[in-house]
Amino acid sequence: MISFTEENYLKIIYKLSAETDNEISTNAVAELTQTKAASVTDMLRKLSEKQLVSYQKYQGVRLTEEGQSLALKVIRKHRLWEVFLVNKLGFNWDEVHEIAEELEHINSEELVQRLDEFLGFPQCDPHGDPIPDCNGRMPELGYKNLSEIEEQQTVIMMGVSQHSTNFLQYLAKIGLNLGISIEVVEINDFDKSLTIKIGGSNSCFISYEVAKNLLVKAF
Amino acid sequence: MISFTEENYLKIIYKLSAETDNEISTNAVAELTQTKAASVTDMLRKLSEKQLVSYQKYQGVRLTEEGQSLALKVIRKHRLWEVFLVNKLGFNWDEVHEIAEELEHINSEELVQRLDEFLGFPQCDPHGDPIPDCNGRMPELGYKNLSEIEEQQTVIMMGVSQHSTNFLQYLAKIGLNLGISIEVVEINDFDKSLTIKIGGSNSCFISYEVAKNLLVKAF
DNA sequence: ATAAATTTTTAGATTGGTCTAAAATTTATA
DNA sequence: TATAAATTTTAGACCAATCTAAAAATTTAT
Repeated sequence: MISFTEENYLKIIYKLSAETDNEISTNAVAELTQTKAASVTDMLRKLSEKQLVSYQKYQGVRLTEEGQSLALKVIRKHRLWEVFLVNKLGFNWDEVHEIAEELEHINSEELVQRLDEFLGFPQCDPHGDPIPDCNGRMPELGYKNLSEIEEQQTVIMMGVSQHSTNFLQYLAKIGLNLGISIEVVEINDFDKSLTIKIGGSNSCFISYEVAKNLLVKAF
Repeated sequence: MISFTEENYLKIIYKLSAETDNEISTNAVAELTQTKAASVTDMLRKLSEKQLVSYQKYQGVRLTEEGQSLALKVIRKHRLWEVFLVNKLGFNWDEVHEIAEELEHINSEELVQRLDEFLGFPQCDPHGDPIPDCNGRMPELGYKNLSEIEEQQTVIMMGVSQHSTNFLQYLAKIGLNLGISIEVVEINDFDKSLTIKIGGSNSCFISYEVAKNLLVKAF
């Protein structure tokens, strides 16, 4: 049996692994789990004994096949519940993360399968993140970051790669909703900030930092 | 903050309290929590410090106002989730208890309120148990046990007061579904067993023990 | 190549929830 | 009502997850 806490560690290691091919450092895990490095070391040893990660001390950590499969199951549940909360219960996309952090640990294969069906087998969650299928495969959605789009091109807002309430509320304020069109009017040379036109009407100025966290697809 | 485990103790003390006006014994709690009496003693002391129960050693335990209010919130969540699982996800009523035992601990007032609304403010769960409202009031449904009904009377099957999978599957087998009519054809004098007619057609013989656990209302 | 800085691990303690075995208390019975 | 039986509590231990402080290893910089 795998505990609530162990599931959280696996999920976090998975997310860190998505950004690099290297081993994940103890400190990086500590930061995301909101614990101290010493606690992480203990847990990594335990997960290693359970064969969920491969870990050599001082050398960082990596998920095993089995560890990755478990991590993906948790992420699948998290994202399906987010869809439920937004599409069925009418929550805003900036309100659902915390609740889904709890719901993702409910244990029942049958429940997940029926929930998936009830929601109409969604491909991605309310933030545009892909939902792994029951075999742990991530659908390839082919989204790009807005920061990679060239001047004059128009794209559609599909999601975000940063989920903080702050950020999501900022997007709401400037009218950057899912599905809206974004025209890249101008890219500022020295700081890569952008002038964009949202939904064909109001112009708006955003930083490179923001653009990097927006997922878009070509029109 | 109140833990998962503490919530379970409160819920169990509440359920035991419903059957008596006396203090609840340590052993009774131990049996339902599936722990040992020594563990219960520890927990009762803790709950007592938190003012959730009143407890004198060797004298049993009783919920305080606050403890009861928390217990009712857990029960409310449990029953609402059961309605969700049956009405929205298509589970059978004998499959939902375990899953609801996990879901009942999800912490979000907002979630409970929206779920209640999404389900159409149900009055009772799939087993016929009343769902406390958000202020902790139990709706008065006025159901009786089938064992109290007299010969020749016809009633409607509204619920059960025992939730074991065994029992529920037995009911399914003899066709005793929620909402069906039950005519008490004959009551056997010496063991109080009954001959009943289910749904106006097939006759059937049930024990007093079973009749005691069936909730019915007058036609 | 070595010293300094940083990262990581170890050692030892703490907290929550549980256990067993033994002691204390209450209840039942002869 | 004295004693036996049952119940409940205490004492002491364990496990999971965490912490702090100190030691060890690695990385970086001189």
